Amino acid sequence: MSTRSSKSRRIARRGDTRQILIDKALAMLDGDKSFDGLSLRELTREVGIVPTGFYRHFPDMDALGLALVDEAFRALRKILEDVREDTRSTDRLVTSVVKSLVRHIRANRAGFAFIASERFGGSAVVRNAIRRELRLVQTELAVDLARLPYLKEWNTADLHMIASLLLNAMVANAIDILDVDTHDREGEAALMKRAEQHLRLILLGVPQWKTDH
Amino acid sequence: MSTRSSKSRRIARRGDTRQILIDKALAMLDGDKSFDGLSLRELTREVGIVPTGFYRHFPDMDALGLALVDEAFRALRKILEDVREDTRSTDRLVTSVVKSLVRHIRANRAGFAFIASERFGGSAVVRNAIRRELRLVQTELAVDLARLPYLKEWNTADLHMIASLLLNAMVANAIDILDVDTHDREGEAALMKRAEQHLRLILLGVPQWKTDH
DNA sequence: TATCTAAGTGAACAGTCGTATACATACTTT
DNA sequence: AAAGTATGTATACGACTGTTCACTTAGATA
Repeated sequence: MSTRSSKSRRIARRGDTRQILIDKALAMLDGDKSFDGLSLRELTREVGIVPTGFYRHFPDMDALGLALVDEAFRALRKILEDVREDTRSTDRLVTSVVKSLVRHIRANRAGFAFIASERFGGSAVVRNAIRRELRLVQTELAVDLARLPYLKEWNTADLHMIASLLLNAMVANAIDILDVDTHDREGEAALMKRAEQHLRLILLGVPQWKTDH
Repeated sequence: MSTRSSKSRRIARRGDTRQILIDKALAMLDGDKSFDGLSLRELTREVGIVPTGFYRHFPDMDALGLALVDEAFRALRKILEDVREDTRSTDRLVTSVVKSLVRHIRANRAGFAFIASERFGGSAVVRNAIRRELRLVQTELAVDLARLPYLKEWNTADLHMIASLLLNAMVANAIDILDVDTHDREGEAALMKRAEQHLRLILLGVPQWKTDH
């Protein structure tokens, strides 16, 4: 038991500055900086360690980038979980999705901003990691959609098609919501309404869809 | 007349290296680099002039960024013009839009990639310029939509809502098409089909829409 | 022809960058 | 108590950065 506790404490300590590096990096990227414009020295200066100390936690900046992707997607997946647990009607579900989205954006601004900006950003390794994760999310969404009663007879290709459309719409709206001033509740509400309308409009077309298109 | 021609020639010459700076910058940003990761010296090295020569054409990198935004949006607006001239049925119009999109993407890869990546990129001045342009495009699109017969009684807010949804969907699909390998015609065709399906699905919902949502 | 100007050059500046290397320290394990 | 390991420090290196200043030159204007 002393073995386990001491070892875990050591690991916990190691995780400390490692986590601070991650958090500070996300915070710095939330402002006017992109990942490949972020320098190692700049980051370590902010964290309060000497530049070479960085290498105790990551072999290079690419490795940090991958850690940031992991961190950022943890929050995004929680939205899907929230929605999955919601068994109400489609109409209420749309409202629920948007509210869940806004809640998680508020709680994890920096993570969402990171995904948004680095999805097409300059670092190839980060960009590819984000896309892989988004593809996974899209697949998860398609599986969830397959469970809905009025989508039961849709084929897989069409499910993926609608999943990508829904996901694209939500990501675009999320980014717009990110940009509105934190205290501008009115502007935020307007964007939430628009996001709901986008989802509703898409879902309105679903019953009319014929698969041979 | 000699005054006009000589003056215009001088301006044309000035525009030469200025345009080369713009083109090379776009080309370099098409690869694994973001705008705020692009250095002045790197760019001038590529162009073949000495670093200080840059200042003969732009006061700083921000000014270059704005020029890049101008350049990139010139192509995007042509898509709208193409569509505007197309007076065929909705069904054919969708196919036409997607084809026009792909054609312009092929002709102006770098410009589209620039818009996509710097829309949420690190440079605030570039980011804001892109958003302003996109907002203008969205308004133009809303105006065009207002002319369609079955959208005649829609109010302005709803028109903007659907315009933003359509624009978001197209931008997202454009970016995916950008990423597929240039010679992968099969993959490109699949993405074109999906883009068409997205548009069709959205338009299917339109007649069902009730404005009080 | 003489003058003016846009465009490009070259040297120099004070910084910042990533990283290698060697050393210090605190905590675990044996 | 001894040895080992994870973490952080100090120094140093060559390379690259944006920008300054003074200089050249080719072409347009007067």
